Amino acid sequence: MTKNLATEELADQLHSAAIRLLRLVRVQDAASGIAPARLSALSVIVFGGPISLRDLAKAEQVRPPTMSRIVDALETQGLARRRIDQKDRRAVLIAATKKGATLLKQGRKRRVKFLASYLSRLDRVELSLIADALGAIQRALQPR
Amino acid sequence: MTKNLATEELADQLHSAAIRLLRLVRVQDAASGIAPARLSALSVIVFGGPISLRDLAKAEQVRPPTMSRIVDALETQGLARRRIDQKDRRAVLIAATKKGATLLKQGRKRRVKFLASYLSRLDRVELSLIADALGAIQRALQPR
DNA sequence: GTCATCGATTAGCTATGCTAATTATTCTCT
DNA sequence: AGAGAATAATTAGCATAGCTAATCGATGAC
Repeated sequence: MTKNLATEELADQLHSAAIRLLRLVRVQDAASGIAPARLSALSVIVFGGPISLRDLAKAEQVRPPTMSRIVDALETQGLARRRIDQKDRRAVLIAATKKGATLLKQGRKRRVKFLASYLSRLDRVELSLIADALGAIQRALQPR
Repeated sequence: MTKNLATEELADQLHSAAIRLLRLVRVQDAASGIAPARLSALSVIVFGGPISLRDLAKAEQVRPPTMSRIVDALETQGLARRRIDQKDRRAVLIAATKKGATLLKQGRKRRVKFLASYLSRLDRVELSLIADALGAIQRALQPR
């Protein structure tokens, strides 16, 4: 049982680090001029490709009506477009426009560069410790 | 310059991992019955101790009026209490009640146990890779 | 002691979350 | 094939959470 306790302690620290990390980079999002929920949804469609409203809502952990309105706003801002799914005409497929993809990627870049500026405090050895851990973290977080 | 590019690549992966991690554990918060903004503010006062409304707003990256209403709700739910700062009677000090601290810690526990259940897929070696990286990550994220 | 400044709140707006109800399409089943 | 159930999205209406501007009381500067 000692092992389980140690795993929980590790989970706790990893969890706290993730919170602090995202709190830190979130400051950069103001520069994008897009509201947070819209930015987050846009990131799913930019990196994941066209997706139904239902699946997008699931990915963002919100209900379909909420996502419907967020997509309304993205369309109004010219960042995404709906089209009817010809395989199931009840459904709608949501895709990013070129403008949406560009904006999202710029914002992501700002966040990443900002985070990188913090990582640059570390020496070569510390950076490779992180690189080595990332594979394990990614594997652990796979959906089951 | 190769080094800077590598650091950015690392930052990108770390950033994505943090997003996925928090998206994963967030599902557990529904069980707490507390709205997200309130839960997040509560966590700051539980772990950081009494704090002024202004500083709490800063910590949560919101404006004072927003935080004032969140604290209203926390007080109504019996999770936090305001008291006047006797060193500066304009200011207010916000502290968690016992109930608030208990609830927050239970919620945190749920998140951490849930994350730990994912980490338990990893073997001893992978877990120590993460443990070794955490120190470096924590150091990098220190406010400057 | 007066006046500017500062912390918190109130008022009023927009955005984002929800459930319930509606509409259109698809699926099931005889 | 057609009736009815199930499903995808939207609309309506509510609560929560974000903002700025304006206000009130306490503090600080001079």
